Amino acid sequence: MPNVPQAITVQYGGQVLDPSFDPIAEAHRQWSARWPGQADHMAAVTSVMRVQQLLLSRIEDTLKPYGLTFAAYEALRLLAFSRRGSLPMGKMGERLMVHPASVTNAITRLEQRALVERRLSPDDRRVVLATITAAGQSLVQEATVALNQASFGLPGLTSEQAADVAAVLRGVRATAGDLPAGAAS
Amino acid sequence: MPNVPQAITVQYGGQVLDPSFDPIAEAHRQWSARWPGQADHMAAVTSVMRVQQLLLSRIEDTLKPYGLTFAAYEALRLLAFSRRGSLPMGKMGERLMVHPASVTNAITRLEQRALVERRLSPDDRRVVLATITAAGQSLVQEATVALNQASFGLPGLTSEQAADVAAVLRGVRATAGDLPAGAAS
DNA sequence: GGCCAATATTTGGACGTTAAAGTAATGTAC
DNA sequence: GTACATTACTTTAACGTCCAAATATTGGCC
Repeated sequence: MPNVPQAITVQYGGQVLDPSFDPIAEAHRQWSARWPGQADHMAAVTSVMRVQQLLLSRIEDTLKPYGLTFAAYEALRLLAFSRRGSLPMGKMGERLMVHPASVTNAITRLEQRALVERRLSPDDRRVVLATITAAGQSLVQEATVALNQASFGLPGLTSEQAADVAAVLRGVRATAGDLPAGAAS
Repeated sequence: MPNVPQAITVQYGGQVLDPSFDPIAEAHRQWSARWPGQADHMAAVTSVMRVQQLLLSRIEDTLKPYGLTFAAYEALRLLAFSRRGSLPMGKMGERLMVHPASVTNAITRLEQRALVERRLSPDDRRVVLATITAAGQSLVQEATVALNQASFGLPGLTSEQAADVAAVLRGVRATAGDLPAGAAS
């Protein structure tokens, strides 16, 4: 039996989603009926969570051929950008804005694949310097090309639109105290 | 020795962040110098990741007194909104936009705390109905009041600003094919 | 020199997510 | 009525995040 006007479906999260229904819009309706003053805040937060999930999924698809997760990619990229190709673990946590334990975790995995090496700092023996290897350099270079070609999961947006997204979210970060004191608005 | 003009610090991720430095702005600079065409896309994506992290952190702080994570709260809230206080596991995954395994995980934990019960559907014995208990109802009610009072982690934003955030991200969702076909822009 | 608070990293535990594989139950087709 | 594909849920495994509690090393301070 041929399938009549079958609805187009969006794949995500291991299931097929009903394209005629938007869970976020539905939640906003529910909220408006009970706590109207906070409905927009709820929708904003839920939207951030959803978009994060979508983008992460697309990015990890792009990185999969290189055997990298997004977290691993970011760590590698940070090291590749650094002058000497190495940084203290703690510094990496600050730059990547993640917990020190997350850095330990990521570097351990990268080290097992010989993309990064751990070295003790000669200046301060408490410090561990993560150092990118030649293999790491070339892998991150390839992965970066792929991500750029995929526009980081946002191929449908122009640079202006992408800049808008960043600008609006910069406003959110500002109200959350996440920006330097004298940051331009 | 009294501390002279000490920089104000933002706590996050288990460490103190340098307030005079914005990692996202720095990454944008690095990108502009090498792949200028994609710098805004990169910054947009990184901003989404960062804001998601900030909001999740604030929300979970708010929920902590109730012993709920955000994932647990969302599952409970969804059931509380439903007509009969119960939904099939699969339906919950669709509405929450998460993988079925995540639902199994969340419901198992809620069930152990007697906030939810599992019942086999009388109609289809493959189906498991998650049902919110009276205890679950009152807990989610309290938690919702707390989240609304905290404006879902966005107390600094007006409703209009929050609506802007949601609108901009709705645009992103649209280009990603995450919205119903005939969704109003 | 010796004590002690701060700093840097790791370890272990709790949860979240996904993908892939396994187990039932349903339903359809022959 | 019997085989087979589909559907629903759970299980397992790999990673990610975080926090809190070790472990080392440094660096004042007396």
